[in-house]
Amino acid sequence: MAINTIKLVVADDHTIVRQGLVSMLEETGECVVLAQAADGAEAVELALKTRPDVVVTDLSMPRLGGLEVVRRIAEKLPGTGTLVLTVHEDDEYIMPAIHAGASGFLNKDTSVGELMEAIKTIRGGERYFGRRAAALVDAQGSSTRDPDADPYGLLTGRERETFHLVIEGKTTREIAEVLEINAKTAENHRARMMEKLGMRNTAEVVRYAARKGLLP
Amino acid sequence: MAINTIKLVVADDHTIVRQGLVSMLEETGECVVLAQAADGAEAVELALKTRPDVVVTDLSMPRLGGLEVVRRIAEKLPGTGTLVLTVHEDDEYIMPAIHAGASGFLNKDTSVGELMEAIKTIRGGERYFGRRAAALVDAQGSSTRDPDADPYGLLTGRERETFHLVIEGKTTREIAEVLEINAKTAENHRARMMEKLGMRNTAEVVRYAARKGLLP
DNA sequence: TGGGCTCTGGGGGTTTTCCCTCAGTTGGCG
DNA sequence: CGCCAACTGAGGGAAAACCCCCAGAGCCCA
Repeated sequence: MAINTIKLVVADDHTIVRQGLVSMLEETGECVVLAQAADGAEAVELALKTRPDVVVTDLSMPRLGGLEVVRRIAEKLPGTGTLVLTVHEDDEYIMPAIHAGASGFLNKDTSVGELMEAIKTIRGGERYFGRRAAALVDAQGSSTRDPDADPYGLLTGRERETFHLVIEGKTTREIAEVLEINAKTAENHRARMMEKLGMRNTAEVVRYAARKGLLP
Repeated sequence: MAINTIKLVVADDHTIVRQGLVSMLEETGECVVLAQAADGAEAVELALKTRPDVVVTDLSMPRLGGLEVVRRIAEKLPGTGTLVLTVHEDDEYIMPAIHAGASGFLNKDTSVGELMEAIKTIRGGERYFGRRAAALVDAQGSSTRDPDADPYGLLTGRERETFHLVIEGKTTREIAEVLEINAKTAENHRARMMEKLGMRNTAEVVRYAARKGLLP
């Protein structure tokens, strides 16, 4: 392996898409795919094991969505970049991905050249976003917290933790136990979380999470 | 080119997916991709020009959808097979594709081996369908009740309706209004539905629905 | 230093969910 | 015919969720 070969982990639940990506990437001779994952949980697991330079991941996957993959990789493997590939043309997933700590964001409708450019840029420690995402990023500087983007970004730490426990099916009491706080406090976090997200019951919260690819 | 190399045209609007497919298919050494199309109209045009053995096409594309591509190829190039690739797990596109004259139907979440198997089968003049499609073709009208398989199949009509309303975020009272029954009855349907699915709260129900791809 | 935000905890209430029970009606089927 | 399954309705209770409110502690920052 050449010294500067880029080490990758590729995650996509669609075998054909994933395999196609792998063939294409390895064909360039500039990367090697250390592992392939068919869902988010596997992606995180394999990334932790193989420690690639970049994790290329789809957004919507079973078990663990792409955003959550990005979040966990960013947390546990600071040296590993994450490139989100998506079929969604709309912008609604861009800001959440950026907030989650993604190193790059590309639509699947981009050229192979641009994909490699993105991967190389990310391996170099920089970030790379497609045209659309770049525009969004510029438009609001690098400030996190954007009221207009995604209400998820409005959540405080505790509210976000509560959110994730709720969508795992935990009750308020169980959430309190996990967070080691009073049930009443957990209830407050839950209520404020729901108010910020504009949700009126648990079903809507989980639906929202599903749409955002946040479901574990 | 070997005498029995399979000639293909590949159509998918997502460049990366399409390019990946091409890389992967050519890597097998058993096929050659004569042309790539980024939309349905281009696919038909290129197929007419290059006369491949098989056209591999995505379902959702700009200008001309995959079904229409299948229809036109079937009409104008009887000697050319069409293999529909889709990301949709649900069955709703299978029967239309079959009726349109598709030679094969595969979910993108299948192995490369199966893809090649399908392409070879189609080149041989036969048809090839994935498991789901095959089941549909076989058991055209037989009931989908299978107690051992998926608890969802255990649900009665009302329970199933209740289930879908629950995952839309409806409360029991709202469900009762939609179904025009007493709230207490809706509550009963809801309870039995949850018991059959083995779910203990609404969040788990919606999660289950998300996993099954049943979310609206 | 004073405001603003988060986290914490709680009071007190209504609504909804969850869980058990029972029972009448209907319609299909052997 | 009798049996069974599904649908319907209901009683009653425990738990959870939902929705107001308030207030102190700690922290950061203008």
